[in-house]
Amino acid sequence: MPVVRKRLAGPAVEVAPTLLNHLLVKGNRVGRIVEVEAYGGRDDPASHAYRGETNRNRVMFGPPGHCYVYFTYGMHWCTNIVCGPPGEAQAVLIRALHPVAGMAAMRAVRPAARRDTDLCNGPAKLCQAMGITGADGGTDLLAGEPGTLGLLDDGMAPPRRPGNGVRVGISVATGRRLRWWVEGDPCVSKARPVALTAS
DNA sequence: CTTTGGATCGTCT
DNA sequence: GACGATCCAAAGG
Repeated sequence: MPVVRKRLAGPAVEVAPTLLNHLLVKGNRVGRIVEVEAYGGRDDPASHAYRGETNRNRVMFGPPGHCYVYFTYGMHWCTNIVCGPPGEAQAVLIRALHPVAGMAAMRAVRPAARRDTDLCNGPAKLCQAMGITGADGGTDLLAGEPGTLGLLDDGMAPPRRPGNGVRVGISVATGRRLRWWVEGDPCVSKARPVALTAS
């Protein structure tokens, strides 16, 4: 079933954990969201939107339900789901999926993955596995267009008590516990320890 | 198993 | 000119 847009109307810190166990779909490839991070706008030094709107982050400032896809480290794509009111640039980074369907197609584009649990256990890995690139940036995930990237709710509720901890891979605002995951799922990414600085 | 360093380029300072 | 909301292969225990 489609996701009601109203459910994405709140700030990322509230929406993020509720997206756990939802499905990300593109063509025949399907993955269940098992790890997310919340990024705020002007109040979050770690957010791409912290210094205001630019060509790169423009989608973040747009309506909820669309996806913000960015390119980083000269080679990787990562996907966010925009939420909150337009103009606030709230977004939820999808950090890991548990593959549900289309694993053969995922494997074909991810030869480095030794096991199925390695196909989507990282924000750039899942983009590669799902075939998400800049061309998918700005897509309305709730439009239900066949073949395009979409967000679905198959009825599995988010965990009542998800894992929670600090965000991964950032160098500022490292003390905020804005990462949530499905406790015990083998596809949750392995976070490398990061030195704590300011909050 | 864990740790380390290199890859690689768009974006913003 | 510096630095990433990262990943992987290689080396070491």
